[in-house]
Order: sequence, then C-alpha cells, then structure tokens
Amino acid sequence: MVKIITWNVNSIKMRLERAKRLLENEKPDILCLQELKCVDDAFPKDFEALGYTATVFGQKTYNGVAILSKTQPSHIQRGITSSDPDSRLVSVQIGNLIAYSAYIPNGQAVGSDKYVYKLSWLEKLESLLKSRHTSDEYVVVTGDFNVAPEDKDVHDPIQWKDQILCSVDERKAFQKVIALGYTDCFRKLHPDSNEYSWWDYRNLGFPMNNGLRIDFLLANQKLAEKCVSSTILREERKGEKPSDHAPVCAEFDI
DNA sequence: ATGGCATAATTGTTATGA
Repeated sequence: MVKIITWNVNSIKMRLERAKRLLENEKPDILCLQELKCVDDAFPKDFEALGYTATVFGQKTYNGVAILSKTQPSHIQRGITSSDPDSRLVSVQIGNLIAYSAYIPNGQAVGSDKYVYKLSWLEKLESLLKSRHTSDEYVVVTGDFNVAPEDKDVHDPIQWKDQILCSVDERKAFQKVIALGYTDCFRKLHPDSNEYSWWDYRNLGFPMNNGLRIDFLLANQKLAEKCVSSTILREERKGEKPSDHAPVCAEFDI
C-alpha cells in the first residue's frame, strides 16, 4: 500500500511542527507540499530524522513546492517550462510511481493578467502531462489547483458564481487536465460529499465551514484503479497557527 | 463599502493569497 498526502502549508517554517506531527501520525510514503515560501537552502532539515528525503524547489517569499519520500527519488524535474519564473511544480519517480507536487497560480481576479497567467499555466500543465507520460505508468498529480471544479465543491455556489477559483474558464482548463484520463481520487470515492480543503482565515471561515475544495490528488487511469481510500484531514485546520488548507490523503493498493 | 487574516520581507508598510 502506498499512502500519499498533499498539503499547502502556507510557509513551511510556520508549519514545521505541524508537518513533523503529520509525518509521525500519518506515516505517508509521500508528502507533497506547496507554498513553502522559502529558498532551497532554508528548507528545514528536520524531516531527515523522521526518515524522509526532501526534493525541494523553493523560491524567496512566494510559491515553492517539495516532495518528501521515505525512499530515494529519481528522475527529478523542476518547473513547468524552462522559462517559468515561479517555483510551482516538481516531480519525482519513487519506485514505480511518478508523483507531482503542483501549486497552480491563484489568478487574483477573473480577467486580470494573473488570471490569464493561471489559464496558460494550466494549459502548459496539460501539454506537459500529455507529452511526458504513457498509460502504462502510475502517475499522480497532487497539489493546490486553486480551482473548485463543481458547485458541490463550494460552500455557497451563488456567492462564488463566476468568482476567482469558480469561473467557467478555470473549470474548463481544469477539466482539460482531467480529460487526459486523470481521476480526482477524493471525489471518486465520495461522490456526494461536501467536504472542503480550504477555508479563509477571515470571518470565521473554518468555524462556519465556509470552505472550498481546491486541493486534489489526480491519478491517471492505471493508478486510479488502485485507489482504495481518500480523506481530507480537516482536524489539521484546527488549533493554533493552522495553514488555511487541510492536507488531503489517498491510499493506493500497489 | 471589495474590508476581514496570515505570511514574508522589513520595522511601517506593501504584495500576495483565495
């Protein structure tokens, strides 16, 4: 069994103790992280003592992704293109599995320059996945996609209608990735659930459960067939100094 | 009314997130 967790930590330095506890409690084979908000050299060494190797693609102040794994990774790839200015994508091969940690641009506001960048980034992700992988590999693309794919992923679809994270064009761009043959593991196993993975820090977002589901593990067909469980670890959003995202977990019988 | 809170880079304020 292979257990994989993805988590947008919103600063790995601020979430260090929580991340260590998560590894100790959940013992995932792979932990994909987003929004490290630190450079490679500043990434904590603490995870080695817990038996994990870190593959880091950091950046000063913003972005930054990493993959922690119990076994040694190979075939490390960083960045969505050679010209991408942001550290938003890293992938590794671990055993017979290829794992991605992705932090899709937020987009800020529908129609803005950042929104255009978000859409183009998703297109690049689609073409990268299309060209890089074949159907006889095990591939999982995890991370913060900054898109709520359907109204049931949104606490108040009327309030969020056509807003950033929920607009028609972002949802279409997300579906084009799905259409390559990828499956949203949590949704496959919980078709009617209204659980969320992100809640705004402001306005009692978490206590009111005003959330969105924007963090996913997307498995290709061969791997999705092996998915036996998927959960959102919403307990992690409670207590002192939480990230605004909860970790999302999936287990695969491979 | 487009705020609120959190974080990093900096020390008073701005950029960004979602």
